[in-house]
Amino acid sequence: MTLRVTNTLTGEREAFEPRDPDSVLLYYCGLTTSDPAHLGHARGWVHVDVMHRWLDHLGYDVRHVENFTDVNEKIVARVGEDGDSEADVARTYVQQVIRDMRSLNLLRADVYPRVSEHVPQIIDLVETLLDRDYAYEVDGSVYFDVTAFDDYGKLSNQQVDELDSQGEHTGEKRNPADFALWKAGGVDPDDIADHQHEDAAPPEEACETAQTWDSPWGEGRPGWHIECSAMSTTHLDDTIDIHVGGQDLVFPHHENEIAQSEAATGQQFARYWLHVGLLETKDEKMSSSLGNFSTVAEFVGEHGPNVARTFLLSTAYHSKATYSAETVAEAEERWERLQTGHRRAVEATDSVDAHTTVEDDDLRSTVDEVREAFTAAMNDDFNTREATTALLDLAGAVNRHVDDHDAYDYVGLRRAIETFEDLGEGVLGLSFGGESEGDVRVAQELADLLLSVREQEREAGNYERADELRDELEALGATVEDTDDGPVARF
RNA sequence: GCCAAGGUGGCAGAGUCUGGUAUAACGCGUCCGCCUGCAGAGCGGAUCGCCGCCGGUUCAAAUCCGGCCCUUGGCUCCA
Repeated sequence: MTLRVTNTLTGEREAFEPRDPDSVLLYYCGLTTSDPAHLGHARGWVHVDVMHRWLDHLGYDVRHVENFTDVNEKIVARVGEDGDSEADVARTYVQQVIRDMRSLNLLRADVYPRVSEHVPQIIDLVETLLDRDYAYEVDGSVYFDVTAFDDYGKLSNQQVDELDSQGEHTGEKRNPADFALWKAGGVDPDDIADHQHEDAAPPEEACETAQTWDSPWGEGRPGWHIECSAMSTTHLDDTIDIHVGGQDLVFPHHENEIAQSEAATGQQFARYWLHVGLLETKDEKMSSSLGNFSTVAEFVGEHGPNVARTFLLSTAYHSKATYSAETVAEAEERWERLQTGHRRAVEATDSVDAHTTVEDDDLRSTVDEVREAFTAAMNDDFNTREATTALLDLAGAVNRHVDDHDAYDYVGLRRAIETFEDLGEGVLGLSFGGESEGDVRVAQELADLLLSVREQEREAGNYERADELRDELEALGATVEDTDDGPVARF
C-alpha cells in the first residue's frame, strides 16, 4: 500500500514518489510574524506535523523546513505596540509562535529560517534572475517579468492576459502581473496606515524602524515571494518533494515561487504541492485581517492540546473546516472517547482480572482491522478524519471487552494499547498519559479522601450531602464517576 | 470578469480519483433499553438523508458525462 497525495499542480491524487526513495524534503510556508497565531495557522501546523510523522512512520528520512516571515509591512505597522522596531516586533511574535507550537505538541522542524537571516541568498537569487533575463530593474527595484517564464500560471491555471486586465498598472512594472523581487528604499507610511491599530506608533516613526539592506541596486527590502524560493533552496535543494501551504497562498505566492525558482535553476521547484483548506467560522475564513479569530494560545488554554489536535484533525487537510461551538464540542467528545478507551485498556491490563490465557477474538481482530484501516486512511492523502475514526472503533472494542468480560484478555489489551500509542500518540500526536504527575497526584489523593467521606454519606443514605460533595469536587475541576470498582475522581 | 474548491441526515463530516463487498462510515444531538440511589462513563438499539437541480451513459451512479443553480476561497496583505 503506497501513499497517495492530491497534487495541486496536476489537480489529481497521485502516487507519492520522492526524488530519493529513502528521504523526503518538506517545506511549509510559515506565517508572517505580525499578529498572534490563530487556529487557522494551527490547522496548517498540525496537519504538516502529522504528514511529517506519517512519512517518518513509513520509513522516510524527513527533512522539514518551516519559515518565519519577519520582514513585512504588517510587522512595521505594529511598531509602538508590540516592540520598538520592525525587528523587535518580529522577535516578539516569533517567540510567541514558538511557544504556541510547543503547546500543540508539534515535532520540531529541522530548520525555522527567517527572511532577515537570508538577505544575501535572496540577493544572489535576484541577480541570477536578472542575468537570465527573467527580471528587470527600475530605479533600484527589481521585478520579475512574467511574460519571460512560459509556465507562469501552471499551478493556479491563471492566464497572464487575464491577470493583466485585472491588475493595477503602476508606473514601474512592464506588466501588471509582474511582481517585486526587490523593493527600493524603506517602507512607505501610506502602506502601513491601513494595518495599524490605535496604539501603534505614528506611521512615519514606525517606518523609520523598518529594516533595509544594501544591494547591487541600492538600499532596499526583499519582495514577499522571493524569500521562500531562497530559503527552500538554501536549506533543502533546488528540487524538493513536498511544498505545503494554505489554500490562500496558491495564487499569487506559490505561483510566483515556482516562477522565480524554476527560472533561476531550470529545475522543477517542488514535485508535490499540497494545500491546506482554510478554517472558516460561519461563512467566512478565519483571518487576522478580518479579526474573527481565536488565537492558538486562547484555544489551547481553554481546551488543551489534545482537543485542539483532535479538532484540527477531524477534517481532512485539503477540505475547508468549520469552527463553531458544535464542531469544537464534537472534537471534545471524540477526544474523550479515545482517551477513555485507552485508559480503560490500561486499567484492565493492570487489573488482577487480566489473564494471559483469555483470548477475545473480537478484540484482537478489531485491533488488526484498526491498524489496517488507519494505514489505509493515512495513505489515502493523509485522511486524518478516517484515521481517527479507526481509533474510535478500537475504543469501542476495548469498552465492549471490558464491559462484557470478567476475565480480561491481557495480550489483546496490550495490543490495543500499543495501537493507541503507536498511532494515536506517534502519528496523530495525541497524548493519552497527559498530566498525571506531581501536583495532580496530590490533588488526586485529596480528592480520594473527599470521595471516601462521600461514600460514608451514601452508605448512610445521606444522598443530599453526598451530592454536595460531588458538586464541590466538580466545581474544582474534577469529574466524579461511580464505577464498578468504586468512585473515581479524574482531572 | 477570470481561476480554484465545494454543495451528502438536526449539526458536523467520510465515501466521489479506482461505478456494484453500503441497509450511505465515525462522532455530536434526540429517543428507548441495560447499568446506576441519581448522574456520568460505557454497552445495545432507534430516529433523521437516497447524496444541490435537470438530463444522459450503464445490468448497476453519491460515485462517470453534459447543462444549470448556489456557497466559499484566490485574483491586494493572508496558513
